[in-house]
Amino acid sequence: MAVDTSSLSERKLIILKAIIQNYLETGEPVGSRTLSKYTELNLSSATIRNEMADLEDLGYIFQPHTSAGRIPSDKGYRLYVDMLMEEKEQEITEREDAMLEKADKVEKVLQQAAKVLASNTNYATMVSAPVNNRNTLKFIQLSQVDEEQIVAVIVLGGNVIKNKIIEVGETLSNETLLKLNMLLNTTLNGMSIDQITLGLIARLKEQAGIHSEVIGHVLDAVAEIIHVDDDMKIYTSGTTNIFKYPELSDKQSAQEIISAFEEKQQLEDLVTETLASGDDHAIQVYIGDEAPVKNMKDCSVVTATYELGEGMKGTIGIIGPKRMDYEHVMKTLKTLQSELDAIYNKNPKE
Amino acid sequence: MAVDTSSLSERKLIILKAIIQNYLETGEPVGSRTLSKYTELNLSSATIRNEMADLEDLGYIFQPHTSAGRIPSDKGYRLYVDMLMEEKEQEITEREDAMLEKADKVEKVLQQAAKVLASNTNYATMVSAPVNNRNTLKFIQLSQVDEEQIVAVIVLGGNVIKNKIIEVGETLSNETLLKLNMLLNTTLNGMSIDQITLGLIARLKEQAGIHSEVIGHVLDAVAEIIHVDDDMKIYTSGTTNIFKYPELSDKQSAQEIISAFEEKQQLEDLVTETLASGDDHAIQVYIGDEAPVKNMKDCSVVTATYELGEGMKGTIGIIGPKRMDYEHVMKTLKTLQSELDAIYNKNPKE
DNA sequence: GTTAGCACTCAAAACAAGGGAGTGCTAATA
DNA sequence: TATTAGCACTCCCTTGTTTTGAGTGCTAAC
Repeated sequence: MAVDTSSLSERKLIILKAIIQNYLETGEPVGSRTLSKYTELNLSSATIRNEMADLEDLGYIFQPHTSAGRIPSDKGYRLYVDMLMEEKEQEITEREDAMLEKADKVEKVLQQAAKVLASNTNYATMVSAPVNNRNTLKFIQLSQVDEEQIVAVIVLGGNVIKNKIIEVGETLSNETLLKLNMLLNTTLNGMSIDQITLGLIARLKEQAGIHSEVIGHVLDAVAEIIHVDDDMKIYTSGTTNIFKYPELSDKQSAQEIISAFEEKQQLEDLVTETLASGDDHAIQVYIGDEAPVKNMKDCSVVTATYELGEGMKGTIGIIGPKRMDYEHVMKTLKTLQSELDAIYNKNPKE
Repeated sequence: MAVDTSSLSERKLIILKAIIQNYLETGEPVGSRTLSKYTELNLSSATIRNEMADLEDLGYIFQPHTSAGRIPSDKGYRLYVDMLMEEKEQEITEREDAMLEKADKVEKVLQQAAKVLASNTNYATMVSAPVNNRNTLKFIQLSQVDEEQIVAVIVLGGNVIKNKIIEVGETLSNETLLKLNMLLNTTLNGMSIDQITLGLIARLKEQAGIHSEVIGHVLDAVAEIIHVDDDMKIYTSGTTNIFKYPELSDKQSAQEIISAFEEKQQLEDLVTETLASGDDHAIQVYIGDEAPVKNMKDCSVVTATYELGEGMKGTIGIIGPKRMDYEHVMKTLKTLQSELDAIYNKNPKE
């Protein structure tokens, strides 16, 4: 993903960068006079104007209307971000364990992470809980709850615990349950989901004899729990930060963005896309239409993937105006990413 | 809570009601001319004006500015709602099982309920998961997960299942676990939380012998899980509906309301308040400042309490503009309330 | 007690004028 | 030849003014 700067002179690059940075701060179109003061190179506004005309021809900037200053186009932002990417392959030195208290439940950590991120950046944020994809089954336990109900507790790799109530048409004796538990665990423990084949299931059922139906139910439960989209939990925070940016806070935009956050479906798409696009620990930046979420066409979305060990990956994302502070955001994201990586990979205990 | 209509003539009541209903529809201040056509009683605008002047003196309506029509005041709304309350102690005949599919997880049902409600009313909605207050312990199961980790699965009355990972400093044998499980269940099963006294705990630990520490951890887990505020889950939907009402969709208001929905804390207060105010199956209406949530001072909030059996209560709430369609909302709420009551009380199975 | 009529008020819409930031182009300059 | 100063032009935004119209309060007539 090398940046193609060949078509731009050094000076044009500097001017473009100046335009973007200035616009990031103010949110107002920036004019030639402003720039002639703002930049290092001592050039008159007229010269700048000429350069700006060129940059506009090349599609990096545009005027919202005649006789207004220039605003970076998506293409302009893209160039800028790509430059940042190359520059910033460097220190992640500082950590910000600041507000990240220890909390033993994954959920809470993630919710907390979203909050920290939001308060740190002033943008809207989301954190997706890790998807237990090609995961391993660690442990299954059936227990009697009511006459005709048992609960299946299923522990997955990474100590994700799920449970499901199963209706059985009969009352099972303690003994039977014990036997079934034994059977299930000796057969399935440590298995990855993909390893559970039809043949295996048939064999299990055979061994269960008259209780094969129960086994069926249990395996259904396992399948359901594994099914990814079903329970992709997503935590959000700072949604209302968008009101801080006039260009996003008109009724139309605000409604679109906020409902994307509430409905979650669109965020799920975003997560899926992010996870799909290989390159694990890279930071990804979607500008405007580039994002797979149509409600965010007026935003920029910056995402990172983190890993909770054993192949469980989740996504952190920041959603803000196109003129977001990419530099800061990318840095913060990287920090949090490595923080999450660290907490769970090296040191699962408190 | 009888309505004090003594101070108002029959005619004034009719006019007030007409003003409110008209304003509910249009959202615009309503003038005397409009009313003289709108009402049954054939009165000229002039007469209506006189009556309106009186109503304004009494504080039921007011003008947003001179030479504008009248708008109901909080007091006006209150009177209107109270009248509705008395009228509508009647049929809940129709059900709207429409979209309420069966879903065996409580969470999903509630999330679904919030959605149905939102799409049905066009307001923002919230449903709080039942608080397992003076609840009973149905079942506890400890299982080995890792060398030094066990998981405690705790089933509460109403089949609410919780789990928690417990770090133990030692590896427990299967036998020991079995013994501990037995001990815990014979002692605690069917007990309400309040019945677990210090004395009881001491006795348990004594019986557990060298494993008393584990028992301690388990009981801590139980305590933590019981602790109400900790996990009051609240499901929301249709937040962006507020953009449908101009009086709520300016930046300021929108931000306040939406962040109340996101932060949840304020919603929790609302739930607490609702649950606290006795009168179980009543519908409660908070108009403007009456609500315990300051961010909703420009809204009306209508809530209902439902019960999932065994004393587990939750709250359903609708948040909208003051000019909400109280009649429809209250009816819908009642239906859903009895629906939830029914599903779980009479017929827990599928 | 009710109504018609009239003068009055005020918010919102429509319009007009001026200011100002910014541009493109041309001609002068280094 | 690249840069700059200067100027005419554009167009948005602000401000002020006018018009319109819905609505009121009051008074006098029915």
